Amino acid sequence: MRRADAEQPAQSGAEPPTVTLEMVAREAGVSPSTVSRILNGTARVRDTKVRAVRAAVAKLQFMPNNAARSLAGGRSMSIGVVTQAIDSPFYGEALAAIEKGLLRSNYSALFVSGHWRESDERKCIDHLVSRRVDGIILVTSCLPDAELQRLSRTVPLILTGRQVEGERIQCLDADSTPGARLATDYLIGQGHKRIACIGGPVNHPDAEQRLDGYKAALSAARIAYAKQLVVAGDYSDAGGYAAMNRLLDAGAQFTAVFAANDQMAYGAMLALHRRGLVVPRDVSVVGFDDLPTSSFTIPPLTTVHRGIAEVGDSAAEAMIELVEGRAPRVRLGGATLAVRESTRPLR
Amino acid sequence: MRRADAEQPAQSGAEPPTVTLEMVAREAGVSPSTVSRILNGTARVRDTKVRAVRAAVAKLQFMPNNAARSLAGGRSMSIGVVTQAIDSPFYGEALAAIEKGLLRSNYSALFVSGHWRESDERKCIDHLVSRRVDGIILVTSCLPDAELQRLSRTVPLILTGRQVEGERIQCLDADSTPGARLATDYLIGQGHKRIACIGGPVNHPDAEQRLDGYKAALSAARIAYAKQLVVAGDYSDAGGYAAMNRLLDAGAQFTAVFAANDQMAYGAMLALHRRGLVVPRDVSVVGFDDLPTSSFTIPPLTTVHRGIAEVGDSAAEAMIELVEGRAPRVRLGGATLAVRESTRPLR
DNA sequence: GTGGAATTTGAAACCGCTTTCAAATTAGCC
DNA sequence: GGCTAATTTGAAAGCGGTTTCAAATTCCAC
Repeated sequence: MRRADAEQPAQSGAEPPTVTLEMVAREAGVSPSTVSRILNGTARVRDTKVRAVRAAVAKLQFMPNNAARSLAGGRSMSIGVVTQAIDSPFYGEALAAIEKGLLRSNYSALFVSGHWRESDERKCIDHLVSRRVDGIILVTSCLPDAELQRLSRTVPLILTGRQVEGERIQCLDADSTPGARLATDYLIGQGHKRIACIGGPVNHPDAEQRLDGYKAALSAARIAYAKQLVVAGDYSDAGGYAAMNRLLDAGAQFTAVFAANDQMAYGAMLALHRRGLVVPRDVSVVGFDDLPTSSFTIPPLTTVHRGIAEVGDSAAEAMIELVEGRAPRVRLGGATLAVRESTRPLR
Repeated sequence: MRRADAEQPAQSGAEPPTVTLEMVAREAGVSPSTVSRILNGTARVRDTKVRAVRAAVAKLQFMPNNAARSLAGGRSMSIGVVTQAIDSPFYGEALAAIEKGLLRSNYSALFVSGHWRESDERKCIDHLVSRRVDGIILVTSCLPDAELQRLSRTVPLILTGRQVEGERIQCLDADSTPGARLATDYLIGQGHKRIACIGGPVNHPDAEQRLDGYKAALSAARIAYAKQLVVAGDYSDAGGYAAMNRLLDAGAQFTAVFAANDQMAYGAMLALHRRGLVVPRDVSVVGFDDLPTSSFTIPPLTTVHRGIAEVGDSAAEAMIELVEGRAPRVRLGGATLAVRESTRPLR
């Protein structure tokens, strides 16, 4: 009776009485078990009853209570999604795809952000676990491998952007090395020899891959790696701006820059602009990620395209396969270069 | 016993046995009710027991099951958040703020996107309702007033960007008119007389406010409203690009443009650039929203700043007040103009 | 028709937590 | 120390579903 004591005895609002499965059963003249079976397709049921129940559901506008369902059934039909910053355009695109993919199978997504801090991320994950999510998708996690492996004993995991072994861990390791290589190769192919690099946060696996690709391209072209041409950023516009200024202030000589992500490329281009340097006339710039906005920067940015949406899509799909007990088969397209107007051949 | 039949009889993974409140009670030598009371602070409890229970919780690593909790308690501790596109930078910022605000009070957010389609939005909302969210925050909804009012009888609502009456509806109506007025006034103050306007989607309340502000400024300055200087966009970069091209193709004469949002301003600037027109030398451009990236466009964009994050913040706060039964007091700062480098005085 | 296998059903036992209600303690006071 | 009033506690009844288990039907071949 707890529920019945409406705060306002006989007020206007009149809390709509919650329709329960039992009411549907009564209305349709069958038992609750039967209704449940029909709703979930868990067993064959006489056709006449199916119809009666469907009618009752429609008439009463029945909506199963998810809490009850997940308590009884052991599954919450929701998936946790951990990102570092829900408001970055990069994650936005991935999240949109994940949301869509999950919703299609009637799962809902719980998005939380770790803000690149281990402690925050841990807190988020605890939150998700206590909500009994059926699985967690980690779009770039900051946590150490061992911790993720431990976590995977509680709940199945999908990881993007890194490779961790584990029974219930599935990695969508979109290795960034080839993409970075592609970008740098392109610059080299255009005749550039002094190519600067604005890298991601040091120690981050993905950032390291991007740097590796850059180095690999250089060495394949027998161009010496010059430490003074490489500077670390933090994946933000402001970081790219600052990084470019550091490069310029140090008097570094270069005709092209490879930025480890588009946002830093934006910042770098602005820094260049402020010094009166014109892209691509004086300096060619290549980014990484191909954010939607990158087609609209001035000039439009040449950048590595990897279908972020596609990654999100696969993550969602793989997660569903995983929780439904099937073996996820993951396919991920390779990276391509979207050549636009921020680069030009040298000479 | 349903649960006990592990799929893999005696496999490695060994599903960690779920710790229940009852186990904690046994461990601490008290009754489940007492544990519940301590965890929720619902009643005074002898201090020795409190300590014993805390110890047991820590030892067993107990995490309350949210489904059970919400089933028994009637509250799910989660809030639905409806946006139109989770991947737009505009929403991203708002969502980040909402997430943070809710998490602080231990609520979790369920984000869903309506994609500017009524049917999609309706589907999302049904989803949220069946998950028994304690409230729904609608960041710009497409649904008609009446429908929202009906919905509010089921669950309390917070609306941003519009004004709807209702017992359990709270509006954070950040009227956009003054902001648009501010932007246009500024342009006029700089000596511009022929000011074009790239509006939002027609029929959208918020878009209309932005147009109204533009018109108001014009008429206050006794500048005739010229229909051929106004064109509708769709709040996207591509839309702004196309809109500017339409303006230019029609031979419209103007020295400044007010774009109803930053993304359209980006597109417009690119279209200008492609025609060899330089911002702000040939045309001044003002945007609306002040997205994080707007400080890094070339040139950095002069735009109306309204603290999107602040709106998200207030929304979260108001929602919590609402569901906890207090009267939400909403404060919203006004709009300011972030003057940057995309505008210049005429003459 | 009839007997037995195959299907369809419903009753009842949970899932893990909150809350009521009454019993058991403890406190307060003469 | 004894009696009542105020606290602190535990037993038990839900919350709204799912699933087991056995009873009730239906089916089929003889």
